[in-house]
Amino acid sequence: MKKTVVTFGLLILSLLVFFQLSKYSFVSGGLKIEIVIAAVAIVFFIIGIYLNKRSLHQERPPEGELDLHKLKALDLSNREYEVLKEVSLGLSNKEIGEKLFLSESTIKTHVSNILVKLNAKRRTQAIQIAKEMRII
Amino acid sequence: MKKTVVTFGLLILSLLVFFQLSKYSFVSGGLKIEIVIAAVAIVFFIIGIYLNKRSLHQERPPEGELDLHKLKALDLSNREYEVLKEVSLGLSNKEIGEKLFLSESTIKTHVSNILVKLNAKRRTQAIQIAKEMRII
DNA sequence: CGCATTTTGGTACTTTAGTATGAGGTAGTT
DNA sequence: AACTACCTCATACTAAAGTACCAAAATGCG
Repeated sequence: MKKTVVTFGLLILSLLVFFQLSKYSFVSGGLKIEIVIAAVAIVFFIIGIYLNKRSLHQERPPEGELDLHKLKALDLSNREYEVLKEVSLGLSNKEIGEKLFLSESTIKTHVSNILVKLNAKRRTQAIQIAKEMRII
Repeated sequence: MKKTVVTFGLLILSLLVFFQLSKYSFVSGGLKIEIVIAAVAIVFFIIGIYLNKRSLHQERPPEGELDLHKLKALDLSNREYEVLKEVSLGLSNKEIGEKLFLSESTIKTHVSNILVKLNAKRRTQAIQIAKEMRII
């Protein structure tokens, strides 16, 4: 909210500067009015692009962005989170075990704990929940 | 590419219009130069926002957009696609059966066929593949 | 150090998932 | 009518996934 005020303040300020510029050019004849107008056009064109880009990024967090708040709130341990990511890639318990140099039963333990913490019945549901929360 | 040319053509045209406007106001004194400048600022500000929005949407297809080409290329049947979506929501075969008023064995058949067509070993992998292809 | 948590792993068992195969019904096509 | 593709369902089996319970290391912290 604060930023919005500041931004529009700057916008109005720059408009005023252009007013002065135009008056100056009017009196001294040193600057052509076309140049002033072109400058205004370019500056505000760029400002439009810039502001729009920022607001878009705010309203839709860029895909890969993780929600670290929710991630902490779940208190998944490091290993559990690691396993969760592998699960979401579609690996079996055995494959995850081989990838992380752990036994299959260890993975089962981790997955079981993950299901409890994510409040899921199956690993597929855990994937869905995790994606919805932007945890993975 | 064509659109870009047209757009910038229009941009230059509108600038010229503003030039004429300013000259007219200069001669007749009917319009104040400030108003012209303000108009230029507003118009190009809006144009900047608009163009930026369009280009952003082009480079990053808006989340929910499905890749219909790949979807057809897989030749999943209607039912199979329907089941795939339920699988991706984390439902079990039994739950999917109840939701679609089908027996569990029917769902198993569909899932098996889906796995073959998506070239996946497990349903979790099918989910991952389908999401990567923007099929679901 | 002592304590709590995490990590690892095992056994035993139940539940889902997935495969293979067959088979009856429907709908559209040639 | 014959053919093809799809949808449905069943049985029988194998393979994963998941639960419950236990227990020994490893780790991190006051």
